[in-house]
Amino acid sequence: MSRETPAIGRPRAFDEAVVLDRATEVFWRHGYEGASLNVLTAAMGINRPSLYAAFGSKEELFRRAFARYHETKVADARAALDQPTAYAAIEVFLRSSANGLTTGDHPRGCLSIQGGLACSPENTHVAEVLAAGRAATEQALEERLHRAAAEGDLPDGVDARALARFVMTLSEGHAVHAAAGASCEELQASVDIALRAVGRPG
Amino acid sequence: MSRETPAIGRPRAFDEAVVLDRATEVFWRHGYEGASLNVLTAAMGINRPSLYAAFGSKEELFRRAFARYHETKVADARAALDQPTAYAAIEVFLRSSANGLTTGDHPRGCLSIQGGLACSPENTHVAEVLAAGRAATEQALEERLHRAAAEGDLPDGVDARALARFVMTLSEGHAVHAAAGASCEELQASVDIALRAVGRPG
DNA sequence: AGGCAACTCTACCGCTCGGTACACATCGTG
DNA sequence: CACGATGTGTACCGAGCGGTAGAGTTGCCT
Repeated sequence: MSRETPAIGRPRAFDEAVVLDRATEVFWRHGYEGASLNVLTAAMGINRPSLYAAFGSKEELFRRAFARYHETKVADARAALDQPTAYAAIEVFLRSSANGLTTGDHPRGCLSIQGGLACSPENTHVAEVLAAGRAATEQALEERLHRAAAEGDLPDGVDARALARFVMTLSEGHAVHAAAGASCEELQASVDIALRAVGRPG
Repeated sequence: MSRETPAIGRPRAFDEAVVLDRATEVFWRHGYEGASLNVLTAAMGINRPSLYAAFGSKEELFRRAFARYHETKVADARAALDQPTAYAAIEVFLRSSANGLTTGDHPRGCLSIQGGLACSPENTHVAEVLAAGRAATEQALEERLHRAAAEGDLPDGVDARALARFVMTLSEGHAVHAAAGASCEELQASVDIALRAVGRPG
């Protein structure tokens, strides 16, 4: 498995985390199926056998890349849920994700969306992995809003599940817009409007 | 060419509109790159040379399919812009698109999104065609809202462009959610929330 | 009837895909 | 220093890709 240093044999000439980040960027830009092994290995700076020895297969590489993406980029947005109020949590979630979708040293948009919504028949489980990642984020949002409801932090009659879905949906739409070239300011203006639907901070 | 009946030579054994609709469904389900010629021709019920004689190339077939999609499915949602008020236009637009994304005799989601957000380097213009289609719809929404502003049908200070982008963004997010299995009712609940941001009818 | 134009069908093209065999290089250990 | 274990590099595999050649088929026109 070669996760911990083996202490015997020829040592690896690359840093696994570094090449994984480079692979992530290729998947992010071209999607799972659009990322060929030639492009991947060129960006990672290693050869195919090294890639296969370290990651097993293209799909396994993608899963690792997506997991790492989730632990870093998506976690930034999820940190918004630590805000003290539901309103603040939603606002920070939408603003920080809008920011992450359009700025920074990486492709525009979101790997969870760019990775591949539609796939050829033999790769449908890749799309499912991505959908599961998005659903997990929505679930976290929903739990945060349920807690807010229990704390009296949401107006009576607000459906936490529907509100979480609304927020997540908007964020996904922003990802689509960002990939098509929308600016951060444009997305933030959209967030301004969405927040009017959420209600005043309480 | 063969768009009008040529009156000479062997007549075509298939209806161009029918096979184009079948191709549309394959692209819709698998995306541009995920739709192989084998799957396409099998679904269309014709052989490759017939496909190439009638449509020229896979990309040209896709453009035709997308154009037809726009003239039919997207046009249904666009018809919402004929509503007498801006609020009604937005509501009907969102509700009818949510409906179209989840019901009917076709794949879930939207071809403009499923077709391919991310592509391999040689197919980037396919993604651009799809983005241009979405931008055209957003543009139509914006123009409708500008008209509403001129008619005093929108509260003062409302940014028609931002509002159009918000509505379109939500609809794109709904397309992502629909492809992942969300029900029509779930999307409609999200529309309920969004409409709170738009303001009262009037 | 005969000729020609358009369409259909089988079988193939070159290319790229994801994945791998095998020889060689580089390490720790006896 | 030889050995075994592991990583690297080249060159390759079968399969599937988008696209097409060329022979055979079916119609209208004179």
